[in-house]
Amino acid sequence: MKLLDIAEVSRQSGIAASALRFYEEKGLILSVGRRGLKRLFEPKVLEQLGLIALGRAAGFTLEEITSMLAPAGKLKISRDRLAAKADELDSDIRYLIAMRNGLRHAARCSAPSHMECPTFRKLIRAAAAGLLAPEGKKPGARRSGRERKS
Amino acid sequence: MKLLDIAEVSRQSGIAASALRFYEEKGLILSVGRRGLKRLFEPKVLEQLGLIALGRAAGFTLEEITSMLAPAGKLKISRDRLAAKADELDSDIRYLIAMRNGLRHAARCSAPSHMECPTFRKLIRAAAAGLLAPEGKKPGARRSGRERKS
DNA sequence: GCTTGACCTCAAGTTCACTTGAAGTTGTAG
DNA sequence: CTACAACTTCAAGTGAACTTGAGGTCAAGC
Repeated sequence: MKLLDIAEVSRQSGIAASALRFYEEKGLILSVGRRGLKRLFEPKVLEQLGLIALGRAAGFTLEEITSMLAPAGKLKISRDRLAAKADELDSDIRYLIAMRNGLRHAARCSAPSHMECPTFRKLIRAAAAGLLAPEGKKPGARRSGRERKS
Repeated sequence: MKLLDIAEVSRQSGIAASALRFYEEKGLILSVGRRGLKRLFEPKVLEQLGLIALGRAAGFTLEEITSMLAPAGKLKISRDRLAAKADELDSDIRYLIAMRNGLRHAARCSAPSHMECPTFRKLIRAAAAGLLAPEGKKPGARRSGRERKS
């Protein structure tokens, strides 16, 4: 089993080396040794990183993800937890669909100004209400799509 | 036309007074005078705040929203811009739906461990790819649902 | 044996949208 | 008149997830 250095892991995963170091510091991934100063990773870290990406995409924080990763690099996610997150996504999706439909309407609405369009005004009220109404959610970064420098 | 003080605006809009001051500082809203030190707002600021909430819900930053508000407190949003944001939401929605379906499956999948479920593994690959593939997006706070202290 | 460049550590900085805290001012109730 | 609650300003802090910078180390190639 050949080990990968951080540059290789970064290249194959598309995650910046600084982020990999950060993940290791946080306990999300593990390096298995050093060559000189340089970290070495097992190839399975790539699968682990995929898992982390999935967690992030689903809206879990890194801390939550950490708690789902068992020491040995395997995962221990309860099915309940997954179902709960799916429900959460469902409500996000419904909200976004309402927004999208509203925006779509406003974009092609014939009212002279948006403020005169009843659908748009309804949207505004929905948004204002949405700020308070739906079950509390933290900012959660969705689909960061970080692009790397070089 | 009776003017509202900041406490009243806060109460009616559900937005913290500190946030209202912050919005004013940023040029998103305007106070029309003072009684003593205290800011006074026109009632239409409430509609303005709804507009801001809508923009935030659609994923615009405060800066972008500022650029859509014409000086007089009316808006100047191009229909193209709305349509573009609707398209963006659409792609977000598709992505979230894929995630939700995957999570839903994993939650009731009969594989002994998630890592042995092919659907889950496919999800992981999708998430890992999603980090690089889809058109770049900034973290954007979605559905903050800030709750107020008191 | 020396240079080079890729890595290392650690602290501090970034972004966004606010919040919090300290210290000051003011209209109003008593 | 005085106390007080409710506002005010301004600076600094928050949290998430990293990035950036300064200064250091090391294996490999010439």
